[in-house]
Parts: sequence; C-alpha cells; structure tokens
Amino acid sequence: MGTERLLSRNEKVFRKGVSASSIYRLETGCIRTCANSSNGRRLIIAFYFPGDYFGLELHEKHLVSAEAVISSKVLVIPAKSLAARAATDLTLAKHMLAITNAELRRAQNHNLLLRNSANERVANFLFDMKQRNGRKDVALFMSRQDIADHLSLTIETVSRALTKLKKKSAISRVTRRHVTVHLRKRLAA
Amino acid sequence: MGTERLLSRNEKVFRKGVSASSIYRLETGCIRTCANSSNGRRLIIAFYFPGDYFGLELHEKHLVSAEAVISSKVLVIPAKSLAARAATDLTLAKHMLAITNAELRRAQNHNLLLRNSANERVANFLFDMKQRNGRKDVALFMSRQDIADHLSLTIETVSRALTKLKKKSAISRVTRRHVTVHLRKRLAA
DNA sequence: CGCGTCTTTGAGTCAAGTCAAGACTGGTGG
DNA sequence: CCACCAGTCTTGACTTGACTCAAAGACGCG
Repeated sequence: MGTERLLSRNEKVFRKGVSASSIYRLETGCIRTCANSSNGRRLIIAFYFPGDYFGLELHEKHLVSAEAVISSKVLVIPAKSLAARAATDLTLAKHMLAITNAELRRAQNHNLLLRNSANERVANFLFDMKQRNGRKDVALFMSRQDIADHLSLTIETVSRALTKLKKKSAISRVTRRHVTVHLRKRLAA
Repeated sequence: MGTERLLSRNEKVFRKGVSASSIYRLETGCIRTCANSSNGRRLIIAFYFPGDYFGLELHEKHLVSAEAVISSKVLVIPAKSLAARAATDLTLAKHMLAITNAELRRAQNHNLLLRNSANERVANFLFDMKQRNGRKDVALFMSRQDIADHLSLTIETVSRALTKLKKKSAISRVTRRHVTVHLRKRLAA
C-alpha cells in the first residue's frame, strides 16, 4: 500500500502548515523535520532513517516541514482522516499507537539531550547515531550546520566538541560525512 | 473504574524502575515526574494538573518517578499488560493513543522551551501555566527549585527572570505560589 | 516572636556564542 | 590532470549570558 516518491537533496516532503493527509515511511536516505524558533533560528526537530515513519500528526496540519538531507526514497501512505479511521479500525489504531509511541520516545530522548552541556550533546548525538546505525562506523548524511540546529548549538561549538572527542580518542576517522564512534563509557565529556 | 488514592506533599505515586502496572488520572492537586541527569541533577520532566493522565509507559518499567507537588488525589487505573490488551480492545487502543499523543505534544512543547534563552524559558513556562490554568491568575503549586529543575536552569536564574518580567509588567502580583500573567505579545524577553 | 526554609540580590567565573580568519573539500572547466 | 572557486569546516580572540558562591531579605509556622 502507498506509492513511492523519490526526493533529491534538500527537497521538501511536506511543508509546515499544510494539511496532513498522508504518513510516510522512509525507504532509503535521510529526512529531517524542521521548524523555526521565535528568534528566527532553524530548529531541526528530528532525523529519520530507513524504516522510520514520520509525518504522523494527530492534527489537522503539519507542525513541521520535512526535507531530504540526501537523495531519499519515501513510501507515501495516503491516510484520509487517519484519526477518524482509527476510531473503527483496530489494526490501524495499533499501528498509529506504535508510531506515536516511537515518536514520543524520540522526543523524550531529545529532551534529555538538550539538558546536557555542549560536549555531552554532541557526544550523545553521535552515540545515538551509532545505535540507530547499528555499527560504529557512522555515515553522517547531515552537515555540521544540521547537527548544530538539531542540538541547538552553533556550528563552531559542534566543531570544537568534535575536536575534543577526537583528541580523547572517543571518536576517530572524522571527516565531513563520516565518523567512527567508540563506546568508552558513553563518550562522557 | 479504578480506585482513588490520596497523596500528601512530596509523596511518591510510583518510583522510577518499578514495573508499570497502572495508569493514573489526576483528580486534584499537582504531580511532577522526575529523573536524574548524568551529572546528578534532578530533572523534572513534566507537571500534571487535574484531568491529565500520567504514568503510561509502553514499556515494562517506569522511566521516571512521579511525586505529588501538593496534596493530591489520583485515580489509579489498573492495567495489566495494557499494551497486550490494546491489541484486541479497540476502545482501549483509542484511549491509549489519545493519551500518548497528549504526552507527545507536551514533550514537543517542552523541547521548544528548552531551546530558548533563560528569560524566554521562564516566560513561556508561565504562559503555558496560564493556558493550562485557563485564567491569568496562576496558582504555582511548585517551588522555584521545581521550576528551575523543569527548565534546566538554576533557582537564581529563575528568580532573576521573574524580577525582569515583573519590571516589564509582563507579570504582576508575584508571590511564592502565585503570579498574574499578562499576555503582552507572549511575554517575549 | 523566633527560627528554619525559601527566595532574592550581588559579585565573580566559566561555557558557549559571536565575529573574523584561515584551511580544507569537492566539483567544474580550461 | 590540474587550478580554481564556492561552500563547508576549523581555529582563534573576544564577548556575553547563565552558573557558582555568598549573603541578605522575606515568609510562614510553631
């Protein structure tokens, strides 16, 4: 069920404010969801990887925009009044509950992230990337600016944190889009 | 359905780590959920007010502790393997979806809060209290320390922010447990 | 009234932000 | 194949907002 859609780098999947008529499952690539803070800064709410669902809002309109970080393939699942259908369809309700719960978990995890120091935010972010990636060699599809906007830091601070972690051998082989993450008691800064 | 339970100030509803066998609906009073950060600080994840559900974790064990901020009355809803029952019970599944979604919304809102400056965090917190309270005269059941631990600030910074807001007439009648919140373009700091 | 607790205020410090160069990368065309 | 260019990333010097430490002030309860 659903139709596939290919997106090129930086292309929008959907825009904040438009009515939410589908949900999405990422097949390949990487997606980011964005909003704007009161002071005009870009906020990256979450990154999604293959297998993740995104775009589910139990709301009339999307509260965030979604964009492709790199060329990506998404499965678009039309969902006319999902909430209404879930009222009578047990399977759908269960599915939506699972997706909402995964999203809640991500939000709670991000909450904890944002309460740490800059070094810890970067370290925990990399650790999270490693976990979701499954291997210690992590392909970072996103730019330093993306990371900064996700962690609510500046690009300079992210860069300095990476340098520190590298010096402590908590990470290695750091390039623009790659990093090898070593465990070392959760990279504590 | 469910049984009532009375709690006195600072009494625990449940403790982090124990198995999650019930969900709770707050009848009267105020509840806070707590965890600890890696550096030993207390984190207040959320405050709950009458009508709110809390304690639902689609997880074996509670990830936070819940405590009464003031004397409170909660409805304890036994829920043996909620997730399993939701798999066959549509009404329950719908209910859980609604509760999970409310929790997600709270978490997302808190996320935005944490990305602001100290003054904005305090201002937005008060604005949120006003919204949930329904009137501009807000009874703050929690201490300054509770507010600080919720916003990831120090008690001194919270105090200074309140002083600033008072000077700008964004709030008035500030006492230990009360504040009158005026709108004034979202209290922007 | 007196005491303990909570809150506010002040002074100095430190972590992260800002501003400004400089270095690296990857893609393009000569 | 190399030189160049634009965009990205790193590093350094300085500033600033929030934290720490310290003390004084205000409640609220016995």
